[in-house]
Amino acid sequence: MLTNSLLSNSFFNRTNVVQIARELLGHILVCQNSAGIRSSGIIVETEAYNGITDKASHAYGGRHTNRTSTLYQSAGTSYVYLCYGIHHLFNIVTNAVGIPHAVLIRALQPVEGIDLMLERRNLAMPSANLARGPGSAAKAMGINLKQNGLSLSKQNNIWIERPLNTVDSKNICAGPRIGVNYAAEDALLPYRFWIKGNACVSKK
DNA sequence: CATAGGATCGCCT
DNA sequence: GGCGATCCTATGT
Repeated sequence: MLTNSLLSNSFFNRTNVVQIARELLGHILVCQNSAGIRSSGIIVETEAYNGITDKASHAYGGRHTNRTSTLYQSAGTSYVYLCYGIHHLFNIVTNAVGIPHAVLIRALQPVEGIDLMLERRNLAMPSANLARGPGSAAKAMGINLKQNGLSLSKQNNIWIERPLNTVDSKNICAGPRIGVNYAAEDALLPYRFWIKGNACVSKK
């Protein structure tokens, strides 16, 4: 079987988080459970959170708390937090240590471990919404607060692989982020990216 | 210590 | 399209 190459942390250690969010489309998120079984999915939707100047970011204004401390860690660190008391949202930290940039993974197109995903989601049949939406994507992959602060790597059983075929730029769409109306003018920034026409993207 | 609210989802109408 | 679920986090006293 053809193996994809691992995405190294240097991919994430760059200054332009918006560009990274865009480039992540088409990459494969892989999680391995304790039995060594892989769950994976193609990243079809992302959002960029641009650190201390971004009103939608948890780190806006340099906010530094227990929760947000993960955002200030090194590029390629997993930032997981609980939203609405129910949903675990999975992000990847980017840029240098001390700069709290992150990319939110909003939706996946399931590839491997679909039976496991169905079990985790409590669903009987596969459908486009198996990992559609950030809460559902994390749940399908078995991601929870235990993964917060981990460096993406095979050692930690969670990593990103390069795609065999990259996404053509004409198939990438951009628009405002979801659920960040409180961020005033920053809510309008086109920091959300998705693969055009993909059924596993969360919204039109 | 107490409390309000959140980068959502799925069920109900 | 409206709304309840459900609990961590941040903030204020």
